[in-house]
Amino acid sequence: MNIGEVAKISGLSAKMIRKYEDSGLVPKAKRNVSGYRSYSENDVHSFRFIKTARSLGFSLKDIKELLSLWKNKKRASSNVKKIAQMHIEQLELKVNEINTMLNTLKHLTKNCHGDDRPDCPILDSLSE
Amino acid sequence: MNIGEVAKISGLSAKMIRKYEDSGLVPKAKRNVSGYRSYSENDVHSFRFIKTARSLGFSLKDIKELLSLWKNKKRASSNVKKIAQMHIEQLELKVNEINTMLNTLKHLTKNCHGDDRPDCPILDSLSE
DNA sequence: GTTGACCTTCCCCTTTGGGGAGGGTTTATG
DNA sequence: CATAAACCCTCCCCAAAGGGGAAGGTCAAC
Repeated sequence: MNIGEVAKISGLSAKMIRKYEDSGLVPKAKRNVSGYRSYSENDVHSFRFIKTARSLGFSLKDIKELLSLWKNKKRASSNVKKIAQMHIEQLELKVNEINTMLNTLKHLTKNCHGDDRPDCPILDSLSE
Repeated sequence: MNIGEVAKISGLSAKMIRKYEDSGLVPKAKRNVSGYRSYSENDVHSFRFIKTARSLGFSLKDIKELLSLWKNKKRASSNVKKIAQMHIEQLELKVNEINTMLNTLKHLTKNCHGDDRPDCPILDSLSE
């Protein structure tokens, strides 16, 4: 398969697939006589793995480790779980940060007339 | 005031202050005879405004508009409110996205033994 | 044989910072 | 007075995870 087909069925873009190769996330693809990248079903499986992991917010660095554990039949599941738990912690920090922002923003916005007059508690709060 | 002092009392770094100037967020600072940037109390006020707005997650592009509205005494508060509401919507999308990830991740992690054995529902789910 | 759809590499752009080099200035200390 | 520390300046590179597009090679269909 050429890169375009792999992109279509994995849900990635050809750009991303090339970049994942450049960054060492996946091994360098074989090339056909004219220099095109050539992929197997197995490669597609890896790209789908990556796509799913990205949709769960894992970083490419994490995914590199997850791929390596996935391919290692003697892995300890504890290593996988550790990565997932660290990621969960980071996401929870992020969510808390955003929710703090949202609480403040909603409060300020609720009290803003939102009309033609210049008075605005949002600006007042920012300039305090 | 020199940039270092402004940085300290505004909570920004000197690097950021220079970058905000480069990107047109604030007007170019006056320079003293030796070429150092020289700031007034008013400038500090603007930097604090920026610092607070960043802590609420506003982008620099939004902050540029907010600053302009702040300095415009004939502004309509509706314009400020619009920016805040758009921002709230973006943050809510983000929060929903992360919460979706968290739900899946927590479910998978709960079912992973996390021991020496290789079986792992997290990897199973990623490779589906 | 030409056209259109692929593919290749290469470089730049995004966003919001941080790190550090190389060099000038000011202030404090000996 | 000389020197060192602490500032300041500009300029360039780095992060993460992509996107856009140029310039050029290849393949398939009409």
